[in-house]
Amino acid sequence: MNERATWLRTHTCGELTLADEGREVVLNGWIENHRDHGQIVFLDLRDRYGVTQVFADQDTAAADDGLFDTLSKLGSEDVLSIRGVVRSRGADKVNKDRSTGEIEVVAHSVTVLSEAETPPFEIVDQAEANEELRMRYRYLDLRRRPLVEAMVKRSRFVTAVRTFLQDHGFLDIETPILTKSTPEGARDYLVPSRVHPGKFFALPQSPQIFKQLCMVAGLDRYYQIARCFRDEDLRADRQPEFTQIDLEMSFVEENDVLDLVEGLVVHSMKEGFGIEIPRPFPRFDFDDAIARYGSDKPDLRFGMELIDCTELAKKSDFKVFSAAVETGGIVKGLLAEGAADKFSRKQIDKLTEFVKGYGAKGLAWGKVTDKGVEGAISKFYGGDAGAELIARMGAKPGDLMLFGADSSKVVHRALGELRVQLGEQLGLRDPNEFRCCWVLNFPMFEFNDDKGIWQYAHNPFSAPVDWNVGDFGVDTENIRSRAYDFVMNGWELGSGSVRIHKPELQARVFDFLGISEQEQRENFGFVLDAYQYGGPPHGGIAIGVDRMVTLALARESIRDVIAFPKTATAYDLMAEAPGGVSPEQMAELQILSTAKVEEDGE
RNA sequence: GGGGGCGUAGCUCAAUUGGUUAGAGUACCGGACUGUCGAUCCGGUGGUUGCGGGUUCGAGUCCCGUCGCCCUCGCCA
Repeated sequence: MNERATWLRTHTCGELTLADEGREVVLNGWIENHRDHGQIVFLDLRDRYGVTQVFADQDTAAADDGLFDTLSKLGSEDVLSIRGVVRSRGADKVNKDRSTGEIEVVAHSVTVLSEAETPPFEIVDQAEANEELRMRYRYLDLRRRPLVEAMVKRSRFVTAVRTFLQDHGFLDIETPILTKSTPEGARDYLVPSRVHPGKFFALPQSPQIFKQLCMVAGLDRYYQIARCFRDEDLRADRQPEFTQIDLEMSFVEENDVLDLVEGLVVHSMKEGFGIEIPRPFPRFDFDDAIARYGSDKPDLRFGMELIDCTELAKKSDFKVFSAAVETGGIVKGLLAEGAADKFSRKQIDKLTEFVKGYGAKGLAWGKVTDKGVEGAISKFYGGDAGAELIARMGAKPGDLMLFGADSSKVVHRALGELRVQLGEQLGLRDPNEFRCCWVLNFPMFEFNDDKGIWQYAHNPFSAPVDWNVGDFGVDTENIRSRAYDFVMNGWELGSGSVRIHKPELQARVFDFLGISEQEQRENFGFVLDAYQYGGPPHGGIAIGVDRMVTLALARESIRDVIAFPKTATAYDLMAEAPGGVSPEQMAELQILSTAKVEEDGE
């Protein structure tokens, strides 16, 4: 053997136990901590698998003259190979926080594999440095155990997904990353073509069209752990590139897809994170979800459903209520049980500001006492009216009632968000609980107020619920599509539908949306053509991996489960991407930039 | 594009109404120490207060602009 063999590890830093006592081992890893007591030294050696304590004193150093000198020079994050013997620490010295806490490795020799500069921040489990710095040095942040855990479990999760889908007859099929821009949907990331001057590829917002063409091809069951790209502004749960479990199945209806996905979710959450999820997932009609939770992604970990008080409000002396009803609006209430003394006037003002952020003009409220309603609306709800309201709300003394009065859209939006906010503030959302559900029968079309036109609400390939729907222009807002969302703990994790597989129907949808035949040809010509040659009935879904892993690990942001994330301005602080390109590169692509940039075109 | 928060030592933070030489913890460097595991003890280095301008006798602090990060509304079929 060559030199390598002398330092090559025999074990990782996470696997030695009392069972290995007396064994000669070689460990490789980074110095996490260094405790020098003069005649005796402790090192914590870290790798992906764990941390093992290394021990050295005068006696052990006898085997290697340089050992003590070397150890005294060592600093944080130096990379070492340690050769030594596993020894029991003794009962009084066990470190219970580590799997290797019962043993230590008595060092006989050490090889410095790499010396490290002092890192710009301390690599400890509880991050102290700010995220900006940690993103710039992501390779250091990734040494921290919470990040390692995220990477390990994410990998396990994705593997479980693949195993499940392979076992259910799905084929892992790659679709193009360089594809075609379409005017609909999110903004595309574009890639200029050198060979076709003036033409551009787009990065896929999802493999939607290609997976449907896989169905036309007869591949029957497709899946892909697919990277998707959307050039829109970021959020804690949104990155410009993200990962989806994308799948599509032929000769199926809703139940087939939903059943399969439930199995997939239960299996992979268990395998990846050890999380048990009860089946079946409850199913909500879109309208019911909105009516009961004010949201199309209800968090089912707590109740506090919206209570309709419109009938009561109609006859109220309270102008805010009666006026809302008279102008075609609604009045709904939220009941925060036992919360009356948890919210001061000031705190309720804050809730009012909160709902104003979602378009509400205000927030009516009352506290329930033995004597009736107290607070802002008490003037209008004394006596019988108050008793009636309390009965309608199902309230009891000590409860806080909150009301929204406005158009249906505003009330549901504001109270839906308020419900989640209250659930958080009152501690009703158990972070260890995972409640999934389906939301079905979404509106097919949405009216765009700005543009004054109807647009599709989900995606243009979703089939209408009524297969024989004649004229989309009649009662348009009540046409439902065979689309479904997969929701977990108030997060939309997946979205899919049964697709249109008949070209005439697809053409009618495009016609109704005002997409001319010419535009249809230009953007979707090959898709429309494909369906002329026999497309099977099919449907599918795409599930957000980043969001699902974030939820499972109870992290704040999807950045916490992505190895190399970008900032809120879609910038990679580590790679410094995007960056400039040379004039030669631009010239080759026959591209000029109109951007006013002072920095040199490096 | 709009709103909000933050920016002071390598890192995390402090600094009274605008007032002396901008401090602490940690990291780092040096020393001591034979059972630590956030080791401990002693000593030390370390600052363009994000950047640019303005007001003032005097600015970390006030004003204007700008840059960066985070949250959020719009946006995200």
